[in-house]
Amino acid sequence: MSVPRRPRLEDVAALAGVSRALVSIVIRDAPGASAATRERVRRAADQLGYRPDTRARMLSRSRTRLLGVVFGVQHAFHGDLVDGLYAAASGAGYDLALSAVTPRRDEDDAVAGLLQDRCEAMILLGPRTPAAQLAQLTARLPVVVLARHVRDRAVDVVRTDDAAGLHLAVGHLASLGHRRIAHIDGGRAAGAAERRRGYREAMRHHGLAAHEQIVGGGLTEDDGAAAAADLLHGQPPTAVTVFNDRCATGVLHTLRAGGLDIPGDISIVGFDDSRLAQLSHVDLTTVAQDVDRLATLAVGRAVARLDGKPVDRRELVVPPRLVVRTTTTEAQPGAPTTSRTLL
Amino acid sequence: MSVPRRPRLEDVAALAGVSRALVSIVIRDAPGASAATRERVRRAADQLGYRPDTRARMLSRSRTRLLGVVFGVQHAFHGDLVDGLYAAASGAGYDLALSAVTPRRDEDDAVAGLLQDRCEAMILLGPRTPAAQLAQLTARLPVVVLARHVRDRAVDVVRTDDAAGLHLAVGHLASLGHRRIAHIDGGRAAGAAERRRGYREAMRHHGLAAHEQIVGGGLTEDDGAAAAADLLHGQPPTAVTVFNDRCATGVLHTLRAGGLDIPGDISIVGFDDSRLAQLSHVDLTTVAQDVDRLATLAVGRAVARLDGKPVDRRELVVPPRLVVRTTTTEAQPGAPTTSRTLL
DNA sequence: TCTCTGGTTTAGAGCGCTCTAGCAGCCTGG
DNA sequence: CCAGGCTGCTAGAGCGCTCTAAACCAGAGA
Repeated sequence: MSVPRRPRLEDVAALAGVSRALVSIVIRDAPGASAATRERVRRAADQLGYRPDTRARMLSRSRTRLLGVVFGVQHAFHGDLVDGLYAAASGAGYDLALSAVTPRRDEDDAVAGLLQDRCEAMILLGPRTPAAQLAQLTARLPVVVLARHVRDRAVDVVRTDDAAGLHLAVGHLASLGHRRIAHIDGGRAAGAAERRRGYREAMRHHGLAAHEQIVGGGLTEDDGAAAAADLLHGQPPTAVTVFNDRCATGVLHTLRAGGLDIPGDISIVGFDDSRLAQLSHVDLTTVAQDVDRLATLAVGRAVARLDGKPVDRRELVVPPRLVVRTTTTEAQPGAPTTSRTLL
Repeated sequence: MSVPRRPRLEDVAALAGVSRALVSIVIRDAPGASAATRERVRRAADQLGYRPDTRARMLSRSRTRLLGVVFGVQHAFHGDLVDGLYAAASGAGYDLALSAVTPRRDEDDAVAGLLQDRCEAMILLGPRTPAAQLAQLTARLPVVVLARHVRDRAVDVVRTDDAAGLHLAVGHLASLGHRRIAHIDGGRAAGAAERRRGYREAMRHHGLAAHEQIVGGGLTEDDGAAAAADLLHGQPPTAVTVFNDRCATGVLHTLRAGGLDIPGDISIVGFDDSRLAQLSHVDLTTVAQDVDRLATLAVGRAVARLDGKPVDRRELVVPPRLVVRTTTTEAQPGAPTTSRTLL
């Protein structure tokens, strides 16, 4: 039996009794065809179940209208961003090509995969790639770094005002009467340095410089768990701001498992407002990043570069917003919970 | 200034002083060129920084060597599977085209996106799409459903033996002396029915039919949290098997927040052994799915269909494995924790 | 009647690659 | 010396689409 080859432009043209070019015009909704012909061609296309071949289309058009996205398959927050990016891209008439960073597939692999796909620009979510390498990539195609600060002037950046986020967090805690507020940081993760800086500034601003305490953390739940264990060894603070929600949930659950009451004994503030923070059993007070705005700006910037439009500021900074849930409360007037160890 | 056009096959050919066809041969590592020429061409290609154009290559080749993957950006376990799929696909000489299901992008959107990309086959992770629709899709291209049971004989399936997994879970708990073992189910989620069935069978097998208790759950942490709240209202069981790890963590943290000791008061067994279960502060006893094997089989099946090889069994079932961590322990000899309510 | 216009349609040249046929050489054996 | 079989290479026809330039064909105006 003969395989029923997928219908081509030519088949539709033959059926409708017109030229290939005209069918192309109709399919693309391009100007230059009469209403009657349009109707006839469209009917023929439907009848054959014609669908244009993207490969051929891309080859012929100079543009692919494809935006590459590198994201961490592990990060809940990246998932949220991807959702926003899909929406923003389709709004701008672009498609997304996803490339995941997984335990066995690093950022370089992910980027290489996208380069093969001939996407026109690339959006990298919180990349760990060194700035120099990013700059080099920018020479090949427009690159937008999302959710990370990059000094190099060659690279476009869209990010949340991380420092401002920590001002919000610390301010919130200070207004609840907390003084011994610690920060569990993100180490070398994207945004960590900025948030650390914001924490320090805010503590000073509230006259709490003496209580500054930065605990080594990281970006995963396990990093948070480890940091929480550390906290319990010394004299624990009455509140902590944490690098991100993932890490914060690790802190939360570990402290609870250690017998502490959250927020009674310790208040916790996360960062991101990812899905994680919104879970009913986590219900984390956190600094929300404006996902849709970040996504829209990132796509917009990529498109602007592609269109060769002049770009005013290289770095677009989006203000964060504090979302108060149930992991923060007023500082207890009594003596703070004394030091104790886990188990 | 003129834009430096990306080098084409022709440019390399000109530089090396040979024909386009020969360059193509060398680039593809195809037979039919002398070692000396190979070397010369490769040098020319390097010099120009030549990279083949995937679009043109795909158009010209009948094959795209592209496998579409539909996954839920929210599901930690899907992330694990994607990691495995990347590895398996590259081993088989295929590339992956990811298409995410997000809150605003449903499965139909994801599938439609992939069809545009001209992938040769599709791998769907725990799809919710009705069987009839899947069968219809199969008429267009090979479809492998991963991690879900599908009755329709047209659709290829690779999945874990869900029922056996619950036999393992219940058996483990029974051997620890538990009798009142409840099951928090996954509702209409992929695999839920099978796991429910396995639970029932296992309970009967251990003479615990009288203690059967199925609690409505779901596949998210919040579903688990809600189910846990339910549990606390009646006389809580001494152990629960939970549909998946996500749901189980919801159960775990909610019960702990409710003042129960896990595993002292209630033992918990999850399903998947996703990253989530392995977190230090969760450390969940769970039924592990063999991710790499599932991924390899799924890719293998897709490739077999593409190669037109005869396929022995439509459904490939992978045995699960019990991973004992810290959320299960022996049933307490004394009276079970009495009923209490949250808060 | 002829030209001019503007909308409609088409021929045909790519886009950058793959792949089949076929053409030079050279070697072997008759 | 030539038939036959190599290996190494190339010409050229696609793959299915887009897009430019040119042809066509009314109807309007000269």
